[in-house]
Amino acid sequence: MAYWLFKTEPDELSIDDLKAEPSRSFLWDGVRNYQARNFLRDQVQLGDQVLIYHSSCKPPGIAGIARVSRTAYPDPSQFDATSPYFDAKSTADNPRWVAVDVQFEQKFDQLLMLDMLKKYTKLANMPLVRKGNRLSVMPVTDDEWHAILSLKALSPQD
DNA sequence: GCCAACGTTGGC
DNA sequence: GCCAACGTTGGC
Repeated sequence: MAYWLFKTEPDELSIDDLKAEPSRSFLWDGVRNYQARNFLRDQVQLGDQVLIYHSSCKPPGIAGIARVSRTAYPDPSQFDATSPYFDAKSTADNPRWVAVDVQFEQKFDQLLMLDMLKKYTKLANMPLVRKGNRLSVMPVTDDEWHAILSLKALSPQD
């Protein structure tokens, strides 16, 4: 079992969307970066836990946890000419991009904000906190995972 | 809205 | 196979 962090723009899919339908498997599509694709295709396993990171919003941060409910399969959006994720160079015989499914597990009481995560030395090696990094699917080490969960416990409740 | 950083593309 | 140009990401 492994740990991951997936980025999402909450306008498109947020932790609240997952929470609203906790028994539903949500298609995690639109990954169009080869390094991220390779993680999805080759390493993400059923039952893996995923930190759900909200990006391009204010403030950005980790909003909760999901679980992988289906491993990699061809991302349908690559074949959909009306989708922003359409890829004319991808074929059904040899699909270029993959998706997985995720299911809600937990919403954090408080968003773990990026500016706080950046101050935490145990997380300094995460691509997430490194300037200019755009990786949208990244592995999370056991140490990082536990550090993040301990931050969650420390964050003020309301 | 700006723009730095990065990944991808394509000419050569 | 290099690398300049371009498009995108994503924090600010």
